Amino acid sequence: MATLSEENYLKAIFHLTTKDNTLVSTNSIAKKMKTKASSATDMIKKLSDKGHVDYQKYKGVNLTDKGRFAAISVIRKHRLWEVFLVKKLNFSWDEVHEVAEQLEHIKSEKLINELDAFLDFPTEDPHGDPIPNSEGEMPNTKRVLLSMVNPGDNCICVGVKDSSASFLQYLDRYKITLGTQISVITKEPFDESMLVMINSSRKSISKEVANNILIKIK
Amino acid sequence: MATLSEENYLKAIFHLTTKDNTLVSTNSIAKKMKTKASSATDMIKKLSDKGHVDYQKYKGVNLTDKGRFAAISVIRKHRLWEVFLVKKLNFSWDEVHEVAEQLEHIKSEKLINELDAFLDFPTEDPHGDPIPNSEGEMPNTKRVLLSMVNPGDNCICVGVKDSSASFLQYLDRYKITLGTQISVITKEPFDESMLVMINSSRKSISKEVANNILIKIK
DNA sequence: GTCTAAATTTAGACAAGACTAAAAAATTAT
DNA sequence: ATAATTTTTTAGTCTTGTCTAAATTTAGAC
Repeated sequence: MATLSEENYLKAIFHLTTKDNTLVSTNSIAKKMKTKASSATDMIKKLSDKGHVDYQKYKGVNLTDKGRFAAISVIRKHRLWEVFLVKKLNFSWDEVHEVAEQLEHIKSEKLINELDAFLDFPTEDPHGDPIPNSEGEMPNTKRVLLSMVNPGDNCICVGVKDSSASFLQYLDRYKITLGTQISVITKEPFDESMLVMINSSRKSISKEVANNILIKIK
Repeated sequence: MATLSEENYLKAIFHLTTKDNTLVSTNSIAKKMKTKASSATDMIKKLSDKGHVDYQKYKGVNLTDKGRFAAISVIRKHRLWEVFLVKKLNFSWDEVHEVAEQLEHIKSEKLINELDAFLDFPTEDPHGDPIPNSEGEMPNTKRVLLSMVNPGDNCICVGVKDSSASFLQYLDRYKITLGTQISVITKEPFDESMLVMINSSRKSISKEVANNILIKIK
């Protein structure tokens, strides 16, 4: 079981980890934790001893599967508590962080899973960040361009890349707005145009248009 | 601001304080905290330095107003969280304690007052213990005999002392049951009988009857 | 390739909170 | 009233997590 301080370091290392999996430096950890490099080194050793990180002296660390899961558990708790504070206790989005920083360390499997159910299994926190499920899996809430989507996928419009008047007017005519559901039926290989379902009517969308609509895959 | 450990000691001292305000001994504190007397002495000194307790060497401690308020705040938080866990998150009464022990240390005025409102300002926790309000006042939820009550007080029937068939039938006829509101109008000095208001009708009750009805003063 | 600067680690110290063992005070028994 | 026992305190040590200062390694400049 990780201590409060260990949990905070694990979270910091998780947030500093890039997709290309390069090692996280001692200095960057110290900066994020608002502490000194020597303190970070001390903690890194403890985390390494406990099998939470792989550590190469003078090089940096990477989370192990165990460490990553521990970090994600803390993040899951943090984000679920944020939803609770905003949805049930009238906190505004900018007031929640400090309190969630405390609540995220409460240790009880039952508590967090019941809270999850009580909140109807939310997939994002009030800031729009994804909430991992109890298995440690992040829901797919990456914002991508509609043109990247495969036939069969069900999406929600969450923004636009081009915000020119002419494009926004086009979207208006097609009744596409924030939150509109878009299902991709087929993709034409020749011109990369798409046949999509919007508000239960079939529409064709050009490559150029699909390239400027930001969506989230459900 | 008290540390987590200090808060736990303050709570322990509060629970060990008797109504006659005798000093609380170092040993009793150590026992309650499941620690050694020397550790208790160390902490008592810290609490004394911070003005949470009045300390007389070799004699014991008493909470100051400041210390008592701090202790009651922790107890308030503990009990409100217990209500939350049972009422909203499907915990059973015997599962709540351990988690509430953690939650009681979360620091946020807004959090606890919003939680209080969210739960509709409960006056007791799932074990029947009273929940202090945000001013640190315990609601009067002592179960007392109706005969102890003064004219003008508003009570709720919460039980009986004598549960013989004849008494229960009497209560039935008078439409007094668990939850019935009873306001005491006057008390006859001669025979200690009472004039009371039950279900908006005035009734007279003998000393013997008043001596067997358990009530809670509102 | 060496030299300097930056990053990292080591060594030693400190505060909080706990412990053990020993000393001092208070209480009980004779 | 003094001895024995219990309670409380003190002194010194340990662990966790932090720090400063010094030593070491790595990386960048020439």
